[in-house]
Amino acid sequence: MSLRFALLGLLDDAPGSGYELTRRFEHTLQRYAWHAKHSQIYPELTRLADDGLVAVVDEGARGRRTYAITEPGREELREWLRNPPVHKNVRNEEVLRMFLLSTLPAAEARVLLEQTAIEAERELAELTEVVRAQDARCGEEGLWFGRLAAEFGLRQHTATLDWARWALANLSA
Amino acid sequence: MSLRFALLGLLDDAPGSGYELTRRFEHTLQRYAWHAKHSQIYPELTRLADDGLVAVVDEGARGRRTYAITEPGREELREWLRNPPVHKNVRNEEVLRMFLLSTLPAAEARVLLEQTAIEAERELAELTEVVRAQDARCGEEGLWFGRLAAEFGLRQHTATLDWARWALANLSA
DNA sequence: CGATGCATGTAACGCGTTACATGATTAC
DNA sequence: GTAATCATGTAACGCGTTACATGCATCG
Repeated sequence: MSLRFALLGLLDDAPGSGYELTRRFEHTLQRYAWHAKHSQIYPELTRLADDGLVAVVDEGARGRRTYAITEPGREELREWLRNPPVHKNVRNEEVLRMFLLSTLPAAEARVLLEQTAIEAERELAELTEVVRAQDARCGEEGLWFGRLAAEFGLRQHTATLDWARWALANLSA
Repeated sequence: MSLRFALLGLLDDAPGSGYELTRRFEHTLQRYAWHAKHSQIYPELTRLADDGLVAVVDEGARGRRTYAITEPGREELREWLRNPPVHKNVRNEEVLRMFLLSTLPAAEARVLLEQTAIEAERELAELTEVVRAQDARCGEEGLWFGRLAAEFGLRQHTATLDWARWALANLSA
């Protein structure tokens, strides 16, 4: 069900076609929150339109249909946000791998931890750039929530990096 | 495919039946890494046995079958760990919700952020207890990797808590 | 006029959830 | 004896991925 709300969220920001929403997914939600391919997005947009939560507001070249969120769609999205689920279903292969490091000899586990640290550093460097660019344009409307997401990523990666370093420091002992 | 490796990982720690593995899932991997229900676990164990990666080592009351990992199973698990995927597929409803907070009026977003902070605090308190207990039994074999996982959770929750507080502090401004 | 990118769709298959279904053992 | 827990299974459905399939528009 989350895909619907991811799409409604993107459309709440601005109208877009299936093709464009697929790109926006890649550039915004993909990294930390959610991912979906066009083969899933197109049918879901059709269903959302059938349910009246989005509407086609423009048709352009090459059969392009631009969708916009409707008022019922906005209300549906808000309702979803107001009622978080009690049980959180986590499924993160990255973390699973970390948990199963135990099954490797220490030397190999160490290599993987080092890779984890390096990747976290790289992501941190990228995100720091993003935040710097955002802060430079400080004050613009609608920017705040992109900043919120970036800050979240920043802190998650920092935590992972620190953890990997801590693990490496304690592994040899 | 990850379910296979989650099961192999649990069995690498100790043999167990489908029922028992379901419980172990709940108590170990569920929170941060992976979750699965018995209806998925039983058929997967059958398949793993068919592939020779696990074997039935005991049959007890009520049709209970205890499985153990085999040497080919161990090798398969190690190979999986040694070859992390290039593209990481994230799907985290929690984070998606945070990203879409923008669609709510500030006052409501604030309430949700406060709830996020409270939950992170609660989880932190729980985990801190776990770690304290672990450290008390320091030196035991096999404990280190449980400690590794707990430390990871500790740092993730701390990051989330700090982020929520940062967001609240900056939201009103 | 050919390559690239825009734009949409669907069919088959696999993974995951919910619900249904059954029965043995243990503790009170 | 009856309630709780142990213990296993399967069928139907929904979500997600891969692969197949098509054609228009733009740029050079």
